Amino acid sequence: MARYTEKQKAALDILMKDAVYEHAMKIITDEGLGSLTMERLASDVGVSRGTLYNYFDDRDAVLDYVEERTFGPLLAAIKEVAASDRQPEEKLTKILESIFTGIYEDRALVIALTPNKHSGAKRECQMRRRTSALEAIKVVVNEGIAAEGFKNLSPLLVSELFLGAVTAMIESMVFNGEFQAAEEIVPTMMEIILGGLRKSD
Amino acid sequence: MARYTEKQKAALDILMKDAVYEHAMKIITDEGLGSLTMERLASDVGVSRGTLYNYFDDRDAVLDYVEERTFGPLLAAIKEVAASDRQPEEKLTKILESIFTGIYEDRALVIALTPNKHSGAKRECQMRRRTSALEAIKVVVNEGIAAEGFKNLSPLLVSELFLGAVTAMIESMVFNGEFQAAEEIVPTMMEIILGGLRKSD
Amino acid sequence: MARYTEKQKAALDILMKDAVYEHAMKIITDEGLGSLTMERLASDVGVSRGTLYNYFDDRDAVLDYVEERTFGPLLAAIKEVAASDRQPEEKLTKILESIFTGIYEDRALVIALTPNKHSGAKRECQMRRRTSALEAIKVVVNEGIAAEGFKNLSPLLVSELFLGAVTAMIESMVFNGEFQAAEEIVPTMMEIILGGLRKSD
Amino acid sequence: MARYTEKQKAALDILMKDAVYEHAMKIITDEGLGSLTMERLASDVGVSRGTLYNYFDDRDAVLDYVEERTFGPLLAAIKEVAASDRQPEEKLTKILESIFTGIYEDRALVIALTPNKHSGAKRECQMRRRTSALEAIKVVVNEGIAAEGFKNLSPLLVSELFLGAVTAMIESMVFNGEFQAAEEIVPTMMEIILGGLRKSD
DNA sequence: GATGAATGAGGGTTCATTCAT
DNA sequence: GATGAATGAACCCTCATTCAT
Repeated sequence: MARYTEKQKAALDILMKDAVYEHAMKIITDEGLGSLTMERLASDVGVSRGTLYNYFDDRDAVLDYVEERTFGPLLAAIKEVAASDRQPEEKLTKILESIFTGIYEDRALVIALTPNKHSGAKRECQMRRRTSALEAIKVVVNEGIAAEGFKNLSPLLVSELFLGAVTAMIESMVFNGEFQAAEEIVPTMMEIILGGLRKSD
Repeated sequence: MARYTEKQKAALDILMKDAVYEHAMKIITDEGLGSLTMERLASDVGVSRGTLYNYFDDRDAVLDYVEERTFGPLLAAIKEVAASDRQPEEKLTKILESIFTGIYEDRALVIALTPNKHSGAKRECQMRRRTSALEAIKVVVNEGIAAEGFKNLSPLLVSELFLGAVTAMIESMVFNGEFQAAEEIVPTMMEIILGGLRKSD
Repeated sequence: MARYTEKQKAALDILMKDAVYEHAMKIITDEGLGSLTMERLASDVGVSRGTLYNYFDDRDAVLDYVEERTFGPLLAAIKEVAASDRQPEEKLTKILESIFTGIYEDRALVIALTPNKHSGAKRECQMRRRTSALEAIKVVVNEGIAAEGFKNLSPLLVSELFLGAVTAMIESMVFNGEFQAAEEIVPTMMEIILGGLRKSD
Repeated sequence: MARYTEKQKAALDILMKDAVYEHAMKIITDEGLGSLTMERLASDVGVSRGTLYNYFDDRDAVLDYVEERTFGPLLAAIKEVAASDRQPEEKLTKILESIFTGIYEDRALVIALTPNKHSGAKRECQMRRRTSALEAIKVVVNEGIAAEGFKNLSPLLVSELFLGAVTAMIESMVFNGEFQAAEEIVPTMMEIILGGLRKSD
């Protein structure tokens, strides 16, 4: 005679994880990773520290969860677009749209897309994800170069520039708290980057 | 016992700050901000913890100093280029070169250029600096648009994109530990960004 | 809904305590007292933590129970032997056999026989039990001295030595995981202790 | 210009370690290892928790220190006696005297001689020391058997019995707080153990 | 009666900062 | 001015215990 049925338990788990996700994100984007202490998070969520440990093994598990939940879907979307049979230019545009759409649904992408925040194992994991996204983009850039539509520049550098610009703009948006201008961002970025990437002759 | 004269004291101050700067930078770029403890820094510099506090109010003051010393000259260089009577395109190229030259002379620029590392007052200060650089770049972009050489895009967005791309590439370099490819970076970035920015007709 | 009858409740109580005893002992002898957490015990027994608290007031009550259940029969056996009409030498031998037989049936005796593991009230209680066993042994030693079969040494010291040697050998066995050599232990101990205790005339 | 000279610093270090040793011992013997928390120890010594960490790397280092300081000299004494050119019987007596003399100078021997108190690495280390003492004793017993003065019993068992009896008596003394009877203990133990060990014919 | 989610006291540890010498 | 011993707040984590369902 469990207090909760399996279904209720699952619901509870989801509720907690949603709350943790939401508040962890808020803390991270508002004040930085350093402010995400278990005490602070528990307090913000409205439970005790101990309760947090009933849902997450340790602090790293919280970070993993936030990262996974943020970056997973986005990475999938990027890979899907990259694997589709669109034109390279269109792919890049779609990828950009995926990212910014993701951002609007969930600011936490910022963390996932921004390197250099963790250390040790965490960092490696994060880098692997970023690298994974980078790879997908590089493939598209390579396609564009092969199809002779793009200039013959280093695909790695171009991809870094692309992803880096995206990351920076997001961070800037988060910092300035101005998420309104986003519809403008995608076309602007594409205008510049595609414009600069396209063979001019 | 003979006290130090004012002149000697000033010299001492400079000596200490140079040493702190150098070692703090080494620690930060080698192992990350988290490894910059006062004990570690004092030990690396070769003084005691207490002595550090005779030159810096607290740990934040050390960070401020490192940041200031790194970012100040770069910001000056950017502003100087922006105020010169070159063409907008050339100005952007020069700015980019200044930044990457700065990076080579001093990897700690990474800290200065990378937002989101601190919290509270620190962060605001850091943002102010970034904003300052952004302004200088925006002015140049505006010039380019006014001169009808650049496309009529949001100068703010373009500047963010520019600075963001730079920041990201630097972070990437730091992560990968590959500082060699840098001569390739400036032309690639300029090719893309100027190419995309330039009016095509 | 039908409640349990008194009889059923009592049966349930026995069932639970048997299970707790068994699993607590296994945990303690396998991994040490430190591994006996309420969660671990509940999980091993197959109930929830809360249920444990329906049968035992607190963790200490569990330890008390295990100790009582282990030490009780042994103490009874010792006292029975001591009160029997055997010769002192034979009594000591029988007592030793009782102890080692008990150990084989139930390694948890180790806990009961080993002092110094707890603190506060627990400890006092444990000591009382040890003292009780000591008393029984001392009586036998006194008999032996009175019957002029044993040397005229301090009965208390002799008893301590006897019980202490037993305890130590058991601990050693537990540590080394070698329970095989036990058939050898009783004769060896008796050879030495009785040999040394016996008047040499 | 250090605040303290090297000599003063060393003195300070000794002072602290003495105090830690003393209070740690008191806590352990009075209330058990479980009560030896860093907070408790610091508080008893009269410093802050942080200060403790200036002298000991971690809690284990405190335990190591206490153990080493206690067991080291004793082990040396035992080995020295074992290696001397006395008769086996005399050696055992001397060893016993060393142990009890040590106990009087320092109750902490109790910890060192009592197995089963720690877990993990600590435990292994402790066991190694106990084993080392055991070895020394076993050698003496073997000598006695070879010289045909001792009965042909298992030297290991005899040594365990010897050391175990010692340990138990010490613990008993600590428990009962009766350290007075000790002059009586050595002869009594030797009477019994040597008496039982000696070939009777 | 059973459950297990929630709790919170407490343990080990780190490190910025102070201050007597 | 320099020193570094002392401090204590803050962190992560464990686990005995409670209580609403």
